[in-house]
Amino acid sequence: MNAFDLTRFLPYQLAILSQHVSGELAAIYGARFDIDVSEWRVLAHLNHAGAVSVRDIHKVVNMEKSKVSRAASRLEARGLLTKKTDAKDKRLVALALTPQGNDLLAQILPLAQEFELGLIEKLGKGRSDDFRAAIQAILKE
Amino acid sequence: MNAFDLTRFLPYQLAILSQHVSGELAAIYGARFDIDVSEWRVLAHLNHAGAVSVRDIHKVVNMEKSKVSRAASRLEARGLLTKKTDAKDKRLVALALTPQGNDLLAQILPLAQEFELGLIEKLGKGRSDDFRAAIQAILKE
DNA sequence: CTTATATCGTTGCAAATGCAACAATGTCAA
DNA sequence: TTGACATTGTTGCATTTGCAACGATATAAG
Repeated sequence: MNAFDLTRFLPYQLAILSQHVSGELAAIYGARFDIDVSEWRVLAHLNHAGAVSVRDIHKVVNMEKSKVSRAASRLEARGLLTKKTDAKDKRLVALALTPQGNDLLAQILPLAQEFELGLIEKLGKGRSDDFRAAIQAILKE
Repeated sequence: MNAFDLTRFLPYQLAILSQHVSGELAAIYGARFDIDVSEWRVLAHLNHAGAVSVRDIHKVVNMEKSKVSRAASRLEARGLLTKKTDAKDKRLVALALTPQGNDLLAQILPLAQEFELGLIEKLGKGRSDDFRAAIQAILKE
């Protein structure tokens, strides 16, 4: 009989951790603003970088381009962002926040940052840098 | 303009990390044994604990009971485990590995453990305990 | 016993997902 | 310029997913 224990297996623990953290965070912005994870990522990336194509988000934010496309369509339907064809390269769609989108984001961001602070406190203040370094070490190819 | 950067946001990084690690691992057992994550978790938990109900896996392994049920059915169809009604409580289904299931697991487990070792090496040997402690600190209640 | 309530595993169904195909557009070499 | 090939974003489609409802069984109260 092998001593293998799934609950102590690092890939499993990471999956549980991610699921737990994402779930808690999604409960915060989901309940108040009716936003799902895909939409949150699109909005958050738009805050960071002015006008952006679907491809950019697809690459930077690790989402299938169809998922980005559909999330953007939903956000457009709600008046939170605009989609317009890029003038220089007509294949590209330039996504940009509307004033309403900016307002919504201005409400969500403080909650998200507060949540992140809560995580860091759980780690113990000194250890969060090590934790981030560990994450990057694993992702480093 | 807010300085928020999604790619430095801890919940996002955890999601990326989990996705990356799970994907790499799934590529190992998926390609060779045609097993998905749900099936892997069911098999792995059966190795750890002899005969087990769907509910047990549902609770211990963080999977929807319908997902457990369907994964178990697929594994049963492939002859990797058996489902039989528990004699004491006929509501329960006792899942147990067949010899073929055991053989398969005996092939996968070393690969999984090797993969986990690779992760730990990336962290730098001394730091893996801190990393595990950090994960538990966040998951704590 | 009878009745009400809880638990277990499966299934139906609507929604979400990933992937491939596609039209539109761009690039580059000849 | 033309023609071959690449890229972008959307959509169709088959599969997967989560949730609720269900039948079957168990438990507890009266």
